Amino acid sequence: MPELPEVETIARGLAKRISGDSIESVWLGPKPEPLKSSAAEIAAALEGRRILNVRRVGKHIVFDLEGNQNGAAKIRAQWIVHLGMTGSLLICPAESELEKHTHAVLQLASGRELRFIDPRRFGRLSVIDKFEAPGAEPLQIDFEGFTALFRGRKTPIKSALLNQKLLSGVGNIYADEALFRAGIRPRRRAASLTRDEFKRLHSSLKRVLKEAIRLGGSSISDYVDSNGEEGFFQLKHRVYGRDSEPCLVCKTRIKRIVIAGRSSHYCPSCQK
DNA sequence: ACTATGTCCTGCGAGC
DNA sequence: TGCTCGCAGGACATAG
Repeated sequence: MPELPEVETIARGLAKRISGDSIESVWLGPKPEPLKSSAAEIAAALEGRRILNVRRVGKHIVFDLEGNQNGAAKIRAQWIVHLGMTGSLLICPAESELEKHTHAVLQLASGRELRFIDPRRFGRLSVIDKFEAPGAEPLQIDFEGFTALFRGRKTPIKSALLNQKLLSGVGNIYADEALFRAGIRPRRRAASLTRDEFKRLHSSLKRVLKEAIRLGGSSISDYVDSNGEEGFFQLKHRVYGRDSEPCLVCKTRIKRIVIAGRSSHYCPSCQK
């Protein structure tokens, strides 16, 4: 569910509120294990650890944990959370009632709890030494690097933007919004874009992501950050979720098509 | 190697 | 009111 701006908002909120806190004990939910590592592995790696920092990498939330002093060597660890479509991480008072679909609860030394809730169970938890995303960060990559990602690709530009091995963090909403702002149709073959079009796409993607971060992400259906607060970027959507509504620029009806199984929205007149 | 398609899940709103 | 259908912010495996 959450894309780069939502994950960034969640990670910043968590960093502010739980950095320095320690994980006293871990409860992992029953049978449907939404986990990549085994439950025992995760619990063992988390219990007793102090959280140094929380940050975003692509659509992943990375918890940097303090190394355990184990003889001479410090064992470092990172707890990685991917929220899938419907995952959320909430900081709650320990006494507050457990929400349905709660799959993990971390008791913190401060007396609060960090809870992982995920109705559709597409989310994943894992523990590794050093996490690295395969794709480039869209807010970091320069123009030459950006165009190089798409060289020789016949897939629609929309699909290429969603490919996490190329770019980390772009999802369905921001791909559609960036393509609209760049004036490019989602079905265009990636390699067919001109240099000028890549220029527009590169800058509109960054602009859209930055503005969305500023507004705390897009709240559609159930997205909330770690404080349970909603974002406001959905108010700025120009095409996403606006099927058949008039284009805000030219009044043409926004079209909805399916590309690689994902709904895609565009203005047939503004986008070429 | 690259691309398109199906699958994993639950919940919600639309339409009958 | 209650049912069924289609759809949902993601990522993988598989087949071609």
